[in-house]
Amino acid sequence: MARKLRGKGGEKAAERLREAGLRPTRQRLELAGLLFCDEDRHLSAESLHAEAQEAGIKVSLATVYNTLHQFTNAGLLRQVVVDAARSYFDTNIGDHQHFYCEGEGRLIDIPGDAIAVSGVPTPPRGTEIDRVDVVIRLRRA
Amino acid sequence: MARKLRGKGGEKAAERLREAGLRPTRQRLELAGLLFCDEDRHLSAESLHAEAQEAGIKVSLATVYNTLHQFTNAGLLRQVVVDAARSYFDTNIGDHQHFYCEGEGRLIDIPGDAIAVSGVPTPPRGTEIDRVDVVIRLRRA
DNA sequence: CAATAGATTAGAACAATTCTAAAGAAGATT
DNA sequence: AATCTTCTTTAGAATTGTTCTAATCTATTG
Ligand SMILES: [Mn+2]
Ligand SMILES: [Mn+2]
Ligand SMILES: [Zn+2]
Ligand SMILES: [Zn+2]
Repeated sequence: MARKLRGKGGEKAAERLREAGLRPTRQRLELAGLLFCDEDRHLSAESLHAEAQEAGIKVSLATVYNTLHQFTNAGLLRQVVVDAARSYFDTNIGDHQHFYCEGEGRLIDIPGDAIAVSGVPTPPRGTEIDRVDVVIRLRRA
Repeated sequence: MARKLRGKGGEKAAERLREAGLRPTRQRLELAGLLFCDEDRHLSAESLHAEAQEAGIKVSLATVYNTLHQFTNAGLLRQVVVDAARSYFDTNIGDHQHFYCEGEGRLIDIPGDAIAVSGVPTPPRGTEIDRVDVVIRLRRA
């Protein structure tokens, strides 16, 4: 089982985790496999857990939460707040913004160089800008 | 008790609720008194409930939630999503954006005519833009 | 191989929110 | 005013997303 994750891609993923100060455990490697497989993704803890189950990966929901937060702290993921009920994690950590389909709970990336925010006032003294988030909420036409 | 809310400001507030299709009940009038008293405000259900208690207003938390949602549906309030753990309601329903102090959970208005978002791509077919939210997250300098 | 530090897990706990169903109040109809 | 109907309030239970606990397990180091 662990064997299949060694060599080639597996070892590279393991190295990536080690560099982030995280032990390359079976669960982390398998979740990383789902997360960083191909395209950029937006997913909730519950949806990743469900997907892992379907893929036959044995991992608890607590570990999914732990892993998502650890990856986020390590800069491998970023968290997106668009819905008060659920948080989303984004595999695209580059500069970009989002469309959000309220109904379906779906996020769509907008490239950071496509969109611009101008006229931001000086932040209150004692604070500085951490980041600027733009969410474009969509409804059915 | 209800007497004190009649006449002058009380009747105007009652009329406003009736126009919104809401019965001007004691709880709604008293909460409206807190919400639309003077300046624009950003508050959570819990914080409004606490404030009502301190003011000696007898109202349940369930009613605070009901009222906030009813006022929001009636267009008297708007909901702001900046923190996955808590939702905020905003008495400023005009076009504007926000600074958000992560640490303190405080929202600060940015006038809508001060800030501009350009380069928004065409939304996916079958959808249209409901609104554009900008949240500028602040950290201690 | 130990030994050790760190990771995983089931299930309990939590916080924010919503639901339920019973009692109360507002507006309409006599 | 008395009544009727509809909407509102409420306490408490329930639900949801998430975090915590503490026992077990595993990756890494010597
Ligand atoms: Mn919740
Ligand atoms: Mn929550
Ligand atoms: Zn994204
Ligand atoms: Zn505001």
